[in-house]
Amino acid sequence: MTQLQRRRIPDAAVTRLPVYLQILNNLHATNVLRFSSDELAALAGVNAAKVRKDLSYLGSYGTRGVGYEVTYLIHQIKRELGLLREWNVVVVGAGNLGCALAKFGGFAPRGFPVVGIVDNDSKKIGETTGALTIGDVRNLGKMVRDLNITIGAITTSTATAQSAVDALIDAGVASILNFAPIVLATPSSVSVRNVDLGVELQILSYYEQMRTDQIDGAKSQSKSAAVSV
Amino acid sequence: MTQLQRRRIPDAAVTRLPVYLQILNNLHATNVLRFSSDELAALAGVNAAKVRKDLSYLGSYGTRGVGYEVTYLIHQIKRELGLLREWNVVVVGAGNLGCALAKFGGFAPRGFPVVGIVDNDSKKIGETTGALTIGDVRNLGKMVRDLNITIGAITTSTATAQSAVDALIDAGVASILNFAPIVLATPSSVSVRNVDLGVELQILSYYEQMRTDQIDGAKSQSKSAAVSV
DNA sequence: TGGACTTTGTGAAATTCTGCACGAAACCAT
DNA sequence: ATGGTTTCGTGCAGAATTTCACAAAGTCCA
Repeated sequence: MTQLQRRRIPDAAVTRLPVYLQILNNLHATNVLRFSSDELAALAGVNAAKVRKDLSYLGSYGTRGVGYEVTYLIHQIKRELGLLREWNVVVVGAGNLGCALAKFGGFAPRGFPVVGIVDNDSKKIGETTGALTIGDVRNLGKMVRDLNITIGAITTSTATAQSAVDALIDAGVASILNFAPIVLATPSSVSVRNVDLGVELQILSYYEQMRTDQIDGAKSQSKSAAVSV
Repeated sequence: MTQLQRRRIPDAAVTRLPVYLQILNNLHATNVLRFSSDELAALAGVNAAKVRKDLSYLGSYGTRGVGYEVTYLIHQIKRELGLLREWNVVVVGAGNLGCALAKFGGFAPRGFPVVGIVDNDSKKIGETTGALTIGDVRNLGKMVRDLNITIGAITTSTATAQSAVDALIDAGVASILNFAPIVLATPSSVSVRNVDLGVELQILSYYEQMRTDQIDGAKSQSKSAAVSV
């Protein structure tokens, strides 16, 4: 009973919490102390009731008639998302994108330091990129253990992406950020987030075509298509 | 009545069609002629019934007892997504990412040629990156008209992203691929797709923490968390 | 031809997500 | 104090999405 059972937050809400956090960090940077669900909703481009419901999954941290405290809410969202600690990242695939991620300093300050990069090409192994030396993908297991890595970013070619994810899973990594334009086969205990610009462009293409057709195609009455996120 | 009214495809299905298309292109490349919804479902990591329902939005293009024809389905998905034509892209923001996108040759073959890149920094304007010369963001309107641009990619700093999108919308661009970690304010007639690695990592963090808590936190019986897409 | 088998297409149920509406709780001014 | 105002938290209904389950429609082979 006293056992604090972690609430299970709906997936849809989980994807919005990082967005709220981003906005709250901005508010904090501009010395805003408090905000209402209406204000955050406007900034996030969503419904105010949705904001309140999403935040309520964290607990009852608002004050009726007043709103929410920026710094307190930032802390609560971070706690819930697991951002009070760091999660070490390894990049698999030392091509253009992989090296760019390794050099890019933007992840460490947000709690996701890139602590390793590996490749399967013996010509690349041993070279340095940024502050890191490219390791051998065959040593991934040891690297994951030694460096306490929990997240793997796959930046290999499409052809090697599946073996890359297999190696990561073998090494005990269960969170994958996949940049290869392919659907990875993974056990359901593994989380995968795909980043595929081609897919994003094609989705835009669909809605763009809808609009074009509507304008060209006479006066067929239908709602305009809009997407966000 | 004979008027072919464009079917409205549910948003959730629209986001999956590009994934199916990717897979079908791979099947085509390996000389596979036909596939069943079960096979595609396995490759896409989704439910077979969902595949059939998604494909049914395109029309009844399967054959019972047989399956779907790869090349025919590829054509139908392309038609529905508006990929039978090219959509020209302009990159706004000639920083590291913007220039990388301009140089990266991977979009043109998929139907999204990057035909322009602009910046607001007079020091950058006039320089060349890849095959393109960096233009002045103030000429965006003319550029969009002259080059028939329909999609804008925002690769500016967070601080200038909103003015960048305002400029794009002014210029008549209604499809935005946003790389800045900020929620853009846009009219509902504009489509926005956000690509934010920080958000993706934070979502992974949540599910990673769930797993960690479960292992650490004794034997509380609850289902394992899994995400895809 | 006919019967066994396969796989689609789709109603309908189940689940998840969204948004409204309103009571509850806090602040404020007098 | 007290009434007015603000804003949270949430029950509930409706919308969207997912999944099941099965009839329909085709293939295959003897």
